[in-house]
Amino acid sequence: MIVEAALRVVDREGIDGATMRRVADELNTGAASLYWHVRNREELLHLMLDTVAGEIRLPKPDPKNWQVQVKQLGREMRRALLRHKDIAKATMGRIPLGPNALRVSEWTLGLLRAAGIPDRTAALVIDLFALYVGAHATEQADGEIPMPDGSGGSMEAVIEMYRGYFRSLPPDAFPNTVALADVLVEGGPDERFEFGLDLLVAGLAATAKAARRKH
Amino acid sequence: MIVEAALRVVDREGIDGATMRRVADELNTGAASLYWHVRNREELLHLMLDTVAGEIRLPKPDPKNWQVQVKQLGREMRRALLRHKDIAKATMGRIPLGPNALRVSEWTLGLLRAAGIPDRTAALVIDLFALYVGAHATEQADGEIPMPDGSGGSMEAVIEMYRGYFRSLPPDAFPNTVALADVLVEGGPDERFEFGLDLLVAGLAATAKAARRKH
DNA sequence: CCCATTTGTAGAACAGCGTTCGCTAGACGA
DNA sequence: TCGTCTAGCGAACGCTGTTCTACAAATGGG
Repeated sequence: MIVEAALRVVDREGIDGATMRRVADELNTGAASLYWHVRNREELLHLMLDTVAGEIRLPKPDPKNWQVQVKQLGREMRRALLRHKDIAKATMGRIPLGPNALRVSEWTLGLLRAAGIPDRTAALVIDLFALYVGAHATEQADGEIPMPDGSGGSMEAVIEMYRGYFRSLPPDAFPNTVALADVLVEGGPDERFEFGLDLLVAGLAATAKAARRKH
Repeated sequence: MIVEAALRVVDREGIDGATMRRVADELNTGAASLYWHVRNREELLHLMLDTVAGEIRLPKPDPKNWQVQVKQLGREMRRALLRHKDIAKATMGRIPLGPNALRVSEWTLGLLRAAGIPDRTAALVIDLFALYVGAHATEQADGEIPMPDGSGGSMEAVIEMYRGYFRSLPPDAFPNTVALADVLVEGGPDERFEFGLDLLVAGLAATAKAARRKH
């Protein structure tokens, strides 16, 4: 109940807006009352993250198509995170191990092992995968983007400012940056996410093949 | 001057301890005085990050050995971040584009382009790379690790608790997690970082080769 | 039936945060 | 000497997570 209320606040005002007082307001109660059900805000964050992990749909494992399924899992994780504004911020530096998160990693371990990927590699890769999806979703968190001069702006405004900035640089000191000014700011979050996904899976496939050749 | 003082505070007390009042104390002045030199804390964070980026040493680009050099860059970035406690936290969600950060991306762009990697790929990969290193260093940030129950503990204590937790799970519902309990918690931060580095570079090499075959 | 224990709700307060306002100086050129 | 610019800073505002203490309602056993 309290976790659902907290998530509702996050959906509306973002993770930083989900203060103890605001969550309490959502329940028409006082902030101090929350501490009866929850040790502190940290625990509430973990509970929220596990609830989000529960929204991740897992297909029946198909080891022959493990590369496709791993990518699908990545998209599904990202979707679950982005559905709740910038809750991805909360994943950074936290290791969620609630029942729902556990269910996801169990599924992934099973898929990778059945695909013939070494245990050690599988263990390392599930962490790496969560790291990537969480970090990417954090970066993409909509809303104000903090700029170097301390101000903030929308995604589009920031991109346009950066394009001009790149172009205005001295070409002798930054030849590549100037030359690629347009390329550097082009490509939306979806495309960038898919790129990282492809890279990870390609790398995993390459090392897996190398490991299999060894035995 | 003010940036150096802020970094000194971060080294001592971590990024969350680097409040405006504490930084001001470090300079034997008042918190309000900082706002004469800096628009807000956000700008100070950007300045600190760029200073850290200035500590990254870049070798002469050697396109023939680009895979080795990309990995070396990753290690160097990580080293620079970890030298300042948990300052990596501040990289998340921020796009640092100060002169020092720009110098690093310019160097990387030059290396990748000379190695025959397509412009678009190079542009995407430098972001991905910064994302990975920043996220990993954030995860590894020493000090207290927030636990699911809201408490915190040292790295070793948390690992040991998780190992026992994995082992205690019902084996019929979580066969892989139980079976790999030891493997899941084994491997230090260095090894995990190298694993991700290998994966990324392997994936990049694979897609670069595929792109080259196309033309 | 009554009383003690548990379960739960809150107001008030504490220490700390980023930031702003308004008031001081000192330096510097005209 | 008079303004103007640079710089510093105490006090305050509104916010934060958290704790303390008091209070009410329900629950269960003798």
